[in-house]
Amino acid sequence: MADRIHITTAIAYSNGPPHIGHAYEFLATDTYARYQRRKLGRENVTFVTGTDEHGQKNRDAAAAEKLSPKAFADKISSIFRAADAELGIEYDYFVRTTDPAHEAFVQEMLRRTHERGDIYFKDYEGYYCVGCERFYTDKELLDGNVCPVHKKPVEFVKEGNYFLKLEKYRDQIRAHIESNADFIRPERYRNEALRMLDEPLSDLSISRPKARLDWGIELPFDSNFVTYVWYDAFWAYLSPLSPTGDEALLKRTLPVTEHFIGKDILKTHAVYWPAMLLALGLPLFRHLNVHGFLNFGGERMSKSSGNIVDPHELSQKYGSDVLRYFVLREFVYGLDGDFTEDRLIDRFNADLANDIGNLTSRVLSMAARYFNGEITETPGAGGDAQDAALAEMFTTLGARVAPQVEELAFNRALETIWQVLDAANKYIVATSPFTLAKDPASLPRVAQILANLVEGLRVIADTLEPFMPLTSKKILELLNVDDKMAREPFGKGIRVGHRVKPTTPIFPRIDKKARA
RNA sequence: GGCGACGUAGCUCAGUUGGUUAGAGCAUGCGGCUCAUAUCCGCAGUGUCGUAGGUUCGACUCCUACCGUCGCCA
Repeated sequence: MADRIHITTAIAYSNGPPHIGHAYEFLATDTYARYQRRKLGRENVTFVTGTDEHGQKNRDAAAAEKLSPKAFADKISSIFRAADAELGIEYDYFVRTTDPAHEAFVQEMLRRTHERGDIYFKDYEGYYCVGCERFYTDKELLDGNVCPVHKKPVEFVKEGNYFLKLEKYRDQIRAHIESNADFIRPERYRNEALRMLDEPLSDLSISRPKARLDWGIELPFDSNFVTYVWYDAFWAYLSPLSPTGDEALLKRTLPVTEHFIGKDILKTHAVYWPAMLLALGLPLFRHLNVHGFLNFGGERMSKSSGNIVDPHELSQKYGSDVLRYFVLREFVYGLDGDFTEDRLIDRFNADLANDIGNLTSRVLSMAARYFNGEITETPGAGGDAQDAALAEMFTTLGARVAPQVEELAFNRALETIWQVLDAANKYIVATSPFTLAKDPASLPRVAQILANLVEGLRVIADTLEPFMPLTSKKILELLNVDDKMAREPFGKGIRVGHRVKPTTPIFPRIDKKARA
């Protein structure tokens, strides 16, 4: 079987516009997807993102703006699409849970699960939190009637609902997590998930009576109910691939599925979602990749404290690649991080302006000054120890970055690339082409050094593509390299006779003092 | 309350299964170069490795308690 991979972000709950946390998840996932496309071929990668538009909170948010739920969802969904475009998120499918095809898919899954016997009806009464869209037991509530999450009084609700058998699958899910060490990664979240499975699970209510909430997908076996928003949303990961719910396709896809989610929705993805799949006799996904939160200046971002970082604003101000670089380089996937604009600027100056920007600039500048931009020696052919050491760095770069991306260690992957940038800067100082150039007899050596550097820059730009697609493209354009040549290994790309373009600054340094 | 994680240079962090003088980047200071975006290169550091004990020939690395921060479950 040819290697194929299916990649998803969480389907964003569309009751408000995207914030930096969404952006972080999208960027990490997009980087992973771009890497996989390069490795497996574009046709073997599917990347799904989208918006989760049903449910009571969305309906209420719409009402607050005096819009119909659908009109409100249209608005929010389009904002998310625009954010994806602005951040360079290259998805294959943008699914909306209000898409008719998705709704049909969910109904098909409900029908099959019902037929298989894992959905049953039960009269129920209890305390319900609107914000959580779930029932609470007495002992979970604070002060008898206050939701522990939202700190607001819950409603006492008496109604019949359909339930999915969760407890039935608890042992099976736990066994799967235990025997697949990296099923949930990083490990800290695996341990949390296992603890959730230590105690018996209450079956999951997967319906809401239309009398109370009609903004959802109607149950195929009872038109008095719509399905619970979470049950609906999970299927968005798969519905775009097969509107009819082709079982063979689902069985092929799930084992190569990589979910990217935030730590706040660990339980739903580690417990509910696997149970939903097992109830249909479907295999489980390959990995649940859980990331942490981005705080701001040491404090948790929240609407109430007004410290929400707007990715659109940052993108406009610094460029989407700068935002991409910062969050991927500065934060460890899986751990919480602290976001401040000050640190972003420090990273910008130290890594982007001084390192990669300046290196590109000095190399192209010398190429133009001494050889009119023409490459007159074979790149990678230099014979001395310094040349060989540099060539080794460039030749092995891709192979060293690959496992780091596979492990979601984007920060270390970028560090690896930057070590090579450092090596290139040291190589320039050690070989001093600008000094040699003063003696005409040394020009062939100068040409060789520059050829090596230009070819190295090409490899760096290519390796950087998943992380910073626009910067990669910009450098390759300056090097006058097309897509095909870009992908060649070190020493096989640029040839004698090639011409590079005059330099222009890629990342002009930001003067913090002038800004303050 | 139960379980767990973390606490290493000014800052952000690495430190593999315990073993010679504890590392990197940024920031700081000094020196060098001049192709380059006041950029680049070299050198210099500083650290009671949270606290107090314990195991060991030897612990940042294992154990216990405590302090601090945080997370999950309740």
